[in-house]
This record gives sequence, C-alpha cells and structure tokens, in this order.
Amino acid sequence: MAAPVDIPDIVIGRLPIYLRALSQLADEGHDITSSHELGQRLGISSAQIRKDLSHFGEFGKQGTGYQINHLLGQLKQILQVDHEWAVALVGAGDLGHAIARYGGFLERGFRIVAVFDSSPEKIGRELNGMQILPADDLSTVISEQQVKIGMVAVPARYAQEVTDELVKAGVRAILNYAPITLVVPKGVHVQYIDPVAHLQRMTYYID
Amino acid sequence: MAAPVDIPDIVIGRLPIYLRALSQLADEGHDITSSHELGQRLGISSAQIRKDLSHFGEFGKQGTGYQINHLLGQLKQILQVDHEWAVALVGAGDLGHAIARYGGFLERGFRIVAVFDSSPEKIGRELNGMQILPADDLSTVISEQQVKIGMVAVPARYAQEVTDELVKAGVRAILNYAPITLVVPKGVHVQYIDPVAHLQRMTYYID
DNA sequence: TAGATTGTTAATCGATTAACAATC
DNA sequence: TAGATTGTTAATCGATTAACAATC
Repeated sequence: MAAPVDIPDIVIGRLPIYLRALSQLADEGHDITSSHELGQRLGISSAQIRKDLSHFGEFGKQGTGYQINHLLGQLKQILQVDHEWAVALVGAGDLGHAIARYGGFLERGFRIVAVFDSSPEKIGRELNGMQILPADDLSTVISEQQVKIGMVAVPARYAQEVTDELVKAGVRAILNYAPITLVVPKGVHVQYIDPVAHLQRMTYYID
Repeated sequence: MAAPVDIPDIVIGRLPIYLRALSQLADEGHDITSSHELGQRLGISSAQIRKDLSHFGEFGKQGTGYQINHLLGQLKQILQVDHEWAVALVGAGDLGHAIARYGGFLERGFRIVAVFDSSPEKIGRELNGMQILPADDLSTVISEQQVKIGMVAVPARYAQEVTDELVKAGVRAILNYAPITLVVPKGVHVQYIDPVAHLQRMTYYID
C-alpha cells in the first residue's frame, strides 16, 4: 500500500481559489483556459498553478491548456465538494441570522441543516425554514445526523465551549466566526473568519 | 534617509493574530506573557513570534517576557490601529445589513460611516443609524470624507465595478465579500472574505 | 508544420527553526 | 545567585520560480 503522499496545506488552500476563478471563467462563457490566463487573474505565477495541479495528476493538454469544465470537476472531486455537505450552525444572533439566510453556502454545496441557540426566547422560532433548536440538543442532533461540519457564531466567551461540544458530537471541520483562537484535537480542522483581522492587516500599508 | 526596511507581508498578516491573542490574555486578567505561552495558544513556534516582533523593535525583557498591555499598544501602533478608521460599506442586502449591524467592527476600531446601495427601494431607508445612500453618491461622499477603507458586499457581478469606483474615489483598502478576484492598481490592497473557500479547504481532509 | 502550453526538474529564494549569548 | 526568556545568528527546511523537453 503506497503511503498517501501528503500534499502541502498551502497547496490545498489555493485549490478553492482556483475553483472560484474557474467558475468565474465558465460563467463568462470560456471553455478553455491556460495556467497563464488563470495566473494573470489571480496574481499567481503560471508555474505555481501547474506545480500545484501536478500534485494531483495531469489535467491539461500541451499547446492547448485546460478544459475548464473538466478541471472544475476534477478539483471538486479532489476537495470532496462534488457532493453536498450538511452543516450545523451554532448561534442565532445577528450573525447567525445572516449566515443562515445567506444563499451562497447552499449555492456552493453547503446546506445548513440545523441552527442552535441557548437563548429561550430564540428557541423554537423559525429561521430560514428551520426551527431554532436548544443548544442542549446539539450533541444528539449532530451525532444522529452525522453532521461533520459546524459553524460557530456565538460570542467569543462561549466559542471554546461550543467547539468542545461540536467536536464531541463528531464534527471534523469548524468555521469559527468568533475572534478567538480555538483549541481542538488533532484530526479536527478549524478555519477562522475574522474580517477585522483582515482590515488590520491592510491598515499597516496605508500611508 | 534610510530605505524603509520592507517587512514580509506574511509577518504583517500574523500581527493581527497576535493582537487578538493578546487581547484575549488581557481579558483573562493576565499582565505578562511569553513567546512560549503565546505560541502555545496559537499553534506557532515561540521562535517565530520572537522573530516576527524583532522586525519592529524590542518589546520584551529577558527572563520575564512581555508586558501584555505594552505589547498590545506597540502592535496597534505598528498596524496603525491606534486610532479609529472610517469605512464605507457598499451593498445593503442581507449581507450588508449584517455587516452594518455587527458591533465587532466598531469595537475594534472600524466605524462604518456610510452605506450605499443602488436599489431605489432601499435608498433612504435607515440602517444602523445611517441612511442608505444611492450608489451614485459614492464617489462624492468618499472623496469628501476622505474614507480610505471600503467593504464590498454586492453580488459578484457588480463587485469589480464597485471596486473601480471605490478606488477612483481614493479608497486604499478593500474588504471584499463577493466570491471573485478583484483587479486593483498597485498601492491598493484587497482582502477576501470567502467562508465557502474556507469550508472547501477543510473538506479535503475529512475522511 | 509552427506555435503554444503542459508537466517536471533543478535552481533560487525566502521563511522557519534551533541554538545560544546576553541579561533580567 | 539560579532560572527563565529574550533577541539574533546560522542552519535547515520548504516553497516558488525559471527553464525546457515533450507534445498537442
């Protein structure tokens, strides 16, 4: 059995960017693109794009480039986004509401199947076609439905606690909107959405 | 005149993370920390933290570590977030509403001072204490108020167009919520908020 | 065919880490 | 003082780029 070649995480991180750019090209009516064209759009060298893709196979044709639809399909398969994922959302405040209502998740393959909150006045209300469930049911619902992805949209001080419960219930990937660093066991992945951190990174450069 | 030493962007990108972790430590009542403690929390080596900080000066004391409040202050100065920034928001749909209402921006030094939309039925309505302004006024308002930061929360197909206007009006940093890559002239910075891309990056790793 | 572009190798570049003298 | 931790140097590691044979 061949050892699974492990691909640098930084490469994996660029695949969704390629996916996004390819979708855009497809939307614009293109059928074929090249590493050069793609690189131009993304501000990435063509060599890097070819190198990145070469980790997974050969997807292009010399002299021609890449069939956009084919490459899209291959990338989706690699990232395992060739099927829909069920997602649990914790937190039904302003942010949770916005997330639940945002159509872009479903559009791109992530279906929010449950929303939890701990506030008695929110529990039972409807949000985007779902009933807001009590946080106490989190573990049961997630285990039963075998949900593997969670989104944390609770105030910072509850985020670690919520994370621990998600992990215990079997969640393997967490998208964290709270501005704190979460501690998770190995094998569980966390990504952070912190718009303010992005702004702070840019203000450094403003005269 | 010494040439301004230019610091790797990847280092700049970590400073907001340090800022966030230090704030958290301060909130928890700590006065002092070390590169080791900070690194543990963030999953970063202590050597890297010391190296990163060394680009900007000496902020610690051998044998003791870092005075949290002092380091916080220094980092804020370096990132230029030791004063409030005015921000313009374009797009008053669901996402724009959520952004406008989210308290975390102001809390951390970014004040949304104007919201624009092109839909006649939204223009004039109130949103978080502001009147929604017509997109046609974007250029004037931003130039006059010398706003340097913009947030783009419009559908993907309008995002580039809006960006061009923002840039023309003098905006130097753009936080883009639309899932497309934007083209901007040198000297203008863009950061992307694309939660789906983060999810796609994690699904790769799920058995 | 001639031109274009891939996939891949080797060279370069840059970032991270280990180690330690300095010193609080 | 003894222990701890900084700031920095040099070594290591890994990622990016340049270049080109293969080939459509």
